[in-house]
Amino acid sequence: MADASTEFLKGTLDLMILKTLSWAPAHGYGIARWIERCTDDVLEVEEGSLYPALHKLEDEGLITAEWGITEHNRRAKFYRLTTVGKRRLASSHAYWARFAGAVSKVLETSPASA
Amino acid sequence: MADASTEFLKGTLDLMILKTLSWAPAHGYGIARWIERCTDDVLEVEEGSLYPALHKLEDEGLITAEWGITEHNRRAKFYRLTTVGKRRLASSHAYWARFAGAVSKVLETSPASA
DNA sequence: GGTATATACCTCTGAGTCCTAGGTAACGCA
DNA sequence: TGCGTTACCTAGGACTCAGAGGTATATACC
Repeated sequence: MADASTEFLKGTLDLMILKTLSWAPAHGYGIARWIERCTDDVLEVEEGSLYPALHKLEDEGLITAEWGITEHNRRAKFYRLTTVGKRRLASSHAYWARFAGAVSKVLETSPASA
Repeated sequence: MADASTEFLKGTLDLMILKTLSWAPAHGYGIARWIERCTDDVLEVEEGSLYPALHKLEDEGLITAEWGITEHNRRAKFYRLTTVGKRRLASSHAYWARFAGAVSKVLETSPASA
């Protein structure tokens, strides 16, 4: 339970990683910073969640990794979306829309419509 | 991971239970059926998730329980939102809006705005 | 040359959530 | 009597996330 800031994350981290990689290959650190910046720090991506998620997505064949050098001249593992990953992104994105819409319905439906 | 149908639920079950009870007291079975009907079965509420969640919310003092008789003339435990529960509902609802908005931003922002 | 900061990677472990699978019981109807 | 529905419950395992810790290198500053 704890505080609200981590309450709802389940599953969406994978989805956001996939989405971020759909634009261009990126390394873990960069993915985290991008998501945080993009959401004005509403979403904070912890490394203890990020790296296991990345490894899991790689094991599932949704992304592939390759060592490279960053613009800061540092060694980093660049992840790239696979074809399977693109398909998963599309289906997960669609399901997220359905899911979020359903939750909104519950949160906004008035008792009268029961 | 598994299938998409249970992918995103974390935390939102509590929120939806709280919201359902904000209209009127209800029993577990009724809450589950209402959420499913309200979302056209997009969200399926499993009993193995529902009852533990209800007990947890009760332990936290967000809802209180009382035995009664349903319209079907059966014994059932009716749950009612407490004052603390109402406050929690308000803050969780607000955070859900922030969270869902942030996820949408990631899913819809184009690479150009990076 | 030494140190701090930022960049970049990783894993272990605990806490928490959800589901599967099982069980109990009573009502109404055929 | 048996069946379907309503209504409750828990034990166990799978999984996810976060906190805390660790490694290493480039650059900037002193």
